Amino acid sequence: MSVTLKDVAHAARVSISTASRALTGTGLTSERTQQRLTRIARELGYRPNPIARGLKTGQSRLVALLVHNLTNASFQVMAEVVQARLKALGYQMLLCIGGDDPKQESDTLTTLVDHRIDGLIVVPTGKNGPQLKALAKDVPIVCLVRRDDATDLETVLADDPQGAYLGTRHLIELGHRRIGLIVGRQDTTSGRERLSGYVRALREADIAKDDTLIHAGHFEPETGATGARKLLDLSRPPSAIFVANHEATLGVLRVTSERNIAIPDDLSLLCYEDMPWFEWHRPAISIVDNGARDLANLAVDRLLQRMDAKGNGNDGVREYRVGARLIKRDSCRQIDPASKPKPSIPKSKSSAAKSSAVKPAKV
Amino acid sequence: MSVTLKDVAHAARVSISTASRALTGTGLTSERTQQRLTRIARELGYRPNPIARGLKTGQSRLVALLVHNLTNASFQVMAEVVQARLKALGYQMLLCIGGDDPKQESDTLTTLVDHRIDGLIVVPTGKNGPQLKALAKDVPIVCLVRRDDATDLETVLADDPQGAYLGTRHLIELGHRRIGLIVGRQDTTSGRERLSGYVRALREADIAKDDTLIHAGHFEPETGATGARKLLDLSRPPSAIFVANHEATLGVLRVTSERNIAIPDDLSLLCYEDMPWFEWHRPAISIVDNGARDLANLAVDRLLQRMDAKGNGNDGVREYRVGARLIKRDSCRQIDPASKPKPSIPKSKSSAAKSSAVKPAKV
DNA sequence: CTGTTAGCGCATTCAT
DNA sequence: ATGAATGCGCTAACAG
Repeated sequence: MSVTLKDVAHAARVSISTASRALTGTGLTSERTQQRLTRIARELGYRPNPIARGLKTGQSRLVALLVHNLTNASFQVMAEVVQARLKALGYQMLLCIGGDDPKQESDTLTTLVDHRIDGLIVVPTGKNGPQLKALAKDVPIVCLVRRDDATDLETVLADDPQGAYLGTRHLIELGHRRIGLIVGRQDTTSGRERLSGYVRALREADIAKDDTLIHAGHFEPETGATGARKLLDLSRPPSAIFVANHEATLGVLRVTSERNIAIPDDLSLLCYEDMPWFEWHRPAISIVDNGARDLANLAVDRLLQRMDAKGNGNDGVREYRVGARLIKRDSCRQIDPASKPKPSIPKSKSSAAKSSAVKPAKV
Repeated sequence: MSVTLKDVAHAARVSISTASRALTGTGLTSERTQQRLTRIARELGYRPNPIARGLKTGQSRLVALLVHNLTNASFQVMAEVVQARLKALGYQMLLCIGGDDPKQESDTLTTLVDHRIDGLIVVPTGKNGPQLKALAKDVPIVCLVRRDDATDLETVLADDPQGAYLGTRHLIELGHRRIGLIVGRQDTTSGRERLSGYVRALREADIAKDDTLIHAGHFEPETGATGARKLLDLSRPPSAIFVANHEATLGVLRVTSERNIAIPDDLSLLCYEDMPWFEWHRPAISIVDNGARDLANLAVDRLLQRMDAKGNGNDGVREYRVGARLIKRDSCRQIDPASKPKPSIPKSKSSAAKSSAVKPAKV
C-alpha cells in the first residue's frame, strides 16, 4: 500500500539501514548519500511509519490530554493550546474526556498507557493517586489545574488563592460587606483555595466570615441555582455574589433572571474563569481570569522538558502557579459611596494583577 | 517493562501463538486453555500492545475527528459524543483542530494517515478534495456538517435548508416582513443551504427577496457586527434578524447592546445552533437547533459501518440529513398583530420539527 | 561511512 | 488443538 523504507533503500541501491540513518538524520552518513536519500524518499513519497518506529523505540509521538469536559471554557482553551503546541512539534494529541469521574479516569489512563503515549497532561479527579503515581514511572506526567494529593507529580495550578482574594477585595473596595460565595467542592484544590482567598480578603478588611454566605458544591449549574436561592432567601441577603465555581454561573443567572433581580443594581455579580459570551452579556460580567492559556502553555513546557529529560533529574520544583487577573466589566457596582474603603485594605500590589506573572513556587 | 504475550505464554507453558489465539478469542483453542490463559493473563496484568498488534494488522484502534475549533458549541458536543462512543468500543479519539484552514487540514490529514488511523470523521474545509479522495482509498472517511464537493465521500449533514426555512417562517408568522439574514460564506454547504431555506420561506409568503437585507460572511463574530450595523443602518431596517451564522451571534449582540436596541421589543432575534448560555441569556435566545448530537451519532454510526464493511459494498447512500428543530424562547416577538399570518403560509408539517427524524437522503 | 543481523510484540501461515 | 516459523517496518548493535 504505502512506500516503505525498504522501497527507498532499494531505489537508492543502499542498505535499508543506511536509508534509515540518512533519513533520521543521525549524521552518521555522508553528506552526499544523506541528500540523495532525502531526495529519493521525497520523490517516492515515503512517509515513515510511526507504528513500526514505535514498536522499536517504545515511543508513539502521541501525547494525551485528559480533561473533565469540553463545556468548560478553560478546558476548551487548554485543548486548543495543547493541540497546537504539540502538533508544531510533530506530536498528535489524544484528547480524552473523563467527566470528573474516577472510574472513567482510571480506565482511560490504562488504555492511554497501553497506547504507549509519550506524555500525559491530566486534570486529575484526585481519586486515582496510586495509579497515577505508578504510571508516572513509565511516562512523563504533569497535572493541570488540580493537584492529586496522593502523588508528588509535577503540577501546574492557577493561583486561585490570589484570584479569589483579588476578586473578593474588589467587591469590598466597592463597598460590599455581605458577599456571598458560591464555590466548588472542598475536596478539590481550586475549591479550597478559592475559599481561602475569599476568607483572607475578608479578614484583611475586618469583615467577619459568615458561613451562611458560603455555598460549596459540585461543578454544575445546579449548584449555582441552589446556592443563589439560598443566599437570596437569607433574611439579610448579600449585596454581592462571587461565583467562584465556574460551572455554577449559569445557575446563578437563571435565578437572578427568574426573580427579576437587576445586575448590578440589585446585586453585584463577579464570576470566575472567562467565557467568550461574558463580555457580550448584558451587563457584561466582571470576572477573575484564571489564565487558562498560560496554564496550558506552562503545562506543555513542563511536559516537554520532562519528556526530554527522560527521567534524569528534575530540578526539585513540583508545583507551578500561573497568576490570576481581575477583569472589571459591568456586573459589579459601587455601593454605600459614603463609606470609603477601609484603611485596612492594602493597596493593590502591582505584581498581583499580571497574568503573565508565571512564577515557579515550591510548596 | 510491561508484561508481554511471551511472558504469559511462558507462565502457562504453552507456545506464544497458542497464547495469542486464546487471548484474542479466535475460538481455535480448547475451552480449557482459553480460560486458563485468560486467567493467567489477568493475574500477570497482561495488556496487549496496540503498537505491536498494529504493526501486524495495520490497524491502530485510533479514530480521528477533525473539526475547525472548539469554540463552536456544536463542535464541542460532537467531540464529546464521538469520544464517548468510540471509547466504548475500545477506540481512542485523536482530536485535531484545523481552524478551517486548508493548509492545516492538509498537514493534519497526512500525519493522521501516517499514524494509520482506522477511521476519520472530518469537517472539511472543502479545499482539499483531491487529497481527501485519495486518502479515502486507505481509510474509511465520513464528512460531517460540510460536504466537500470535489469528493463523493459519505457525508452527514444538518438539514439546513429546512432549518433556515423553519426559522424564517417562524419570523414571518410573527408578522415580520423585513427580515435581515446574517449567514455564512457562500462557498460552504451550510452557508448556501441556509440562504436557500430563507429564500424559500420568503417566497412562500410572497415576500420579495431584498438583497440589502442579506449579509454573508466568514464564520466569525466580526461578521455579525458588520452585518448588524449594515442592516440597522438601512433606511428601512429589518424588524427581525435571523443570525444563521452561528459564530456571528456574539458580534450581533455587541451591536444591539452598543446601540441600546431592546430585544425583542425593538428587534426580534433568531439564532442558529444552540449554546448553553442562550437559554440563560436575557432575553433567552430563540434558536434553530441543528441537532449536533444527532449529527455526531450518525457520523459515528456511518463510520463504524464503513470500518466493518472494509470497503465491501456501500449501499449507495452518500448523504444523510439530520432534522433541524425550532426552539422558541424569548427573543422574537409578534409584531403587527392586526395582520394575521398570510394564508399562503402552509401549516407546519409534523415531521419537520422532529430532531430525531434522521432520514437518509440520496441527493 | 556502510552493510549485516537481530529483534521490538504480536498475528498468522504452515506444519503437526 | 497446538507449536514452530515468518514478517509487519523500522532502529540499533555489531562488524567491517
